[in-house]
Formats: sequence, structure tokens, C-alpha cells
Amino acid sequence: MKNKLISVSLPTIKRLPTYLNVLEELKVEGKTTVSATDIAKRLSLIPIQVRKDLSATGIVGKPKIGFEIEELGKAIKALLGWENDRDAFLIGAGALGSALLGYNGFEQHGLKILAAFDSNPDICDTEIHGKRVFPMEKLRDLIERMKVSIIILTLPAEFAQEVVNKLIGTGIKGIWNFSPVTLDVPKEIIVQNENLASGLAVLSTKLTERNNG
Amino acid sequence: MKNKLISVSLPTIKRLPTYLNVLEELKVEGKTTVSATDIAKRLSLIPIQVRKDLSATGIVGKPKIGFEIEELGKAIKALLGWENDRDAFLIGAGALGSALLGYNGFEQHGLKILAAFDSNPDICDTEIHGKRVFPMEKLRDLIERMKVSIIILTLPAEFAQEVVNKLIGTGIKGIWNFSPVTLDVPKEIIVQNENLASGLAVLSTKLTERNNG
DNA sequence: TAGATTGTTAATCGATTAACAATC
DNA sequence: TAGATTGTTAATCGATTAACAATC
Repeated sequence: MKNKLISVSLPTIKRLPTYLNVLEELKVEGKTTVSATDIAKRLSLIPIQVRKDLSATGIVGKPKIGFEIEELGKAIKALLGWENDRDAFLIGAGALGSALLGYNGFEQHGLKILAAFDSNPDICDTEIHGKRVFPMEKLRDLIERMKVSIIILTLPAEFAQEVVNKLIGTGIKGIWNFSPVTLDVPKEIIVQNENLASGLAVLSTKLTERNNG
Repeated sequence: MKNKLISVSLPTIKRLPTYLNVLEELKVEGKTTVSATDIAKRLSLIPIQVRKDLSATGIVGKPKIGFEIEELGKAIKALLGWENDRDAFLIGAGALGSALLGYNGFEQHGLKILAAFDSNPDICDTEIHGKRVFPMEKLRDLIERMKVSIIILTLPAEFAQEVVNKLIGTGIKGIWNFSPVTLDVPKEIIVQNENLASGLAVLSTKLTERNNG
């Protein structure tokens, strides 16, 4: 069981959500089955890669027909752990934090942002996109009382570590880190670093190559 | 020359911005040189990987001392094409788009967002984080007049392709795409897809593994 | 000097891609 | 049936990691 899950490669996991998007499109179009070839076409991938990725779900397709869209979608969600909601708090309700509070797509992905926290008294006890903003002082207490397991961290780099220190021992299991720093956490807490600059680096490098090439 | 640039691997390019962050920290601390070992420590990487990545810049370090921080920083920026500003427009001033308008870090990375565009008349001709929001009708004309080469696309999936079609032939060279769809563009336009769901997929998969393992 | 750190070449590892028999 | 598509096993490709001589 454990081995099964761990054996799915990271690149595959990152592609799986895009397959889910395609499946949603296909449902809207009234389709009930889809081939790896079709999915590949819509995502500009090669069919072999899609087939290999989908094989990680354990779902078997039918030659000449493909996969049951409904069944495949459920299997991908199960593999990603997106079947059940996880409760999350967001820390740092600045520009990026506010944007994430307003993005409804996360709930489809099993992530439910219950509330936000910020040290700025001007926005404390207000609501942003319908989500309450609490002062930092209430963070530990509310995490424990509400048994929140995920933190979305959208703080300026210089404050990130100090706030993360407060999270240790609260039962937090994962941190989705948008602050551009490497966090120092005990190994039982999983950190997923998100770095917009990486994507920009790829784009601008390619543009530079194109110009000079 | 061309080969030199193309030979830098994508994973390396994605890591380079994090090295820049470390260099900035070190400058603040008053350091003038740094070893690959130190950089690795701060980023929880292994020294060999850092050394290999840095070798792509062409900068040579001194045994026992390391690299000149100033020189290394400039070389990384040059490699990433972050030396000169590129002008960009942002299309879709919703929650995420507004957040990106408010993020000042991009200018350090050679990306200058001049203005935003949105189809919602309520926000047209207003300013968001000091950036003017124009109606869509003015998009083509302004791209051409201001010779903008990069588009940041933060539209809902269903409108993305139709807007991208309007960009073709305007001189746009790159699209930084935050809309969760695969864009169909002529091959001279470079698209960099940004997908928040991928990061969330990795985090939740790891959390699921941890629970079951 | 001694030893930490470098750059480079080689080995390992893992992901992608190809080949192909099975089958609806 | 014929052929498109599947799942699996093997080959290729590329990135990471290791080994090591050079050197400040």
C-alpha cells in the first residue's frame, strides 16, 4: 500500500490535475469515455506519457474505447487525496494571500480555507472574500481547537520563519509555502514550496534564447 | 552561443532564482563571498547540485573561498535574462490578477507590469495597486503602440483562448499563463504555464502517503 | 602546509519514450 | 474481421550524485 503510493513519480503527480481539468471539459461536452490519445491532444502531450501517468491510478481502459471519464476522475482524485476536504488556515492576507482567499477552485481540490490570519490590525476582524481575518494571537488556539492540518503561508520572506515556529506542536501536518524562503521545520511537517520566480525564470530564459538564437 | 544557453537544464533554471534570494540575504549580512556549501545549507540542497547549477553561469569560484556574491548575482541575472526590463500587460484583473499587480518583486526580475486589462466595465479606468485597468477593446492597440512583449494571463479558463487569439500578430513574444487551460498559439510565441493545482497535488499526495504509511 | 572547496569527468538513478503483443 | 487503443516490458535520455585531481 505504502509502496504503491510512493511509487508514483512527482512529475506524474504534477500532471494529474491537468488531466482532471480535461475530464471536466469532456463531461461538459457530454462524453462518457476518453482515450489517452484524446487527452494528450488537448494538453499537447504525447499519448504514451498520458497512458503511463494514468496507469498510476490503477484504472484499466478498454482497447479502442479508452477510459470511463467518471471512474478515471474519481481514481485521480483518490490518488491525489482530493476526495475528502482538508481544513486550512491562510497566514498573511496581503495581495497574494487575499487572492488565494478569493480563489474558489481549491475546494474542488479538497482544500477548504476556513479563515485567514494577519498581524495588521487594520484588516483583523474584517472579511476578505467572505473569509474572516483573525489577529495572529489567535492562531495557535484556533488551529488546535479546529484541528486544522494545513497552513497556506503567504507572508513576506522576513516574517515567515518566525510564524512557522509558532506552528510547531499544534498538529499542523503540511505547509503550502508561498514565501520565498526555505523553512526550517521538524521532519513530520511537510512543506511544499511554491515559487513564482521559477516560472518567470523559465519564460525569460526561453525568450532570451529565442532572441539570441 | 545559442548552444551555451540552451544547454542549461530546466531544473537548473528553476533553482537559480532561489540562489539569487540567498545572495541577497548574504549581501544584507555584509558578506562578499560565499561557497556552494553555504548556499546549499541555506536551501536544504546538496553542495554538488549547487556547484553544478552555478557552473552554468560560467563564473569560476576560488577553492576554499567560494564565489564573489556580486559577480555571481550578476551572472545569474544575465543567464535568466533579468538584466533588462521587459514590459508586460496583465489580462484579467480578478483576484489572482490583482494580487500579481500588487506584487513588487517582479521588477527585480526584469518584468515590469505597465497596466492591466479586464472586460468588467466596473473596474475599467480604475487603478489596482497603482496600475491602470483598461477595457479589453484597447488591448491590441496599446500592445502595438507600447511594444509590449509579455502578457500575464489571469483569466478564467473559459475566456483564455479567445483572448489569446487577439494577441496573435501583435508582436507578443511570451505568455505567462495562469489560466488552467492549454493555449493554442503559433510556435513563435512562448507559453509558460503556471499551475497552482500541481503544487497542491504534490502536498496532498505526500500528506496522504504520510497518513497511510 | 593542510584542508576546504573548486571544476570536471564518470556512475547512478529515474523519467520519458519506444516497441509490441493483447484485445475490444 | 481490421485497426485503434490498451498495458507492459525494454531502450533511451537526461538529471543527479559520486569521485577525484587541482588549487587557493
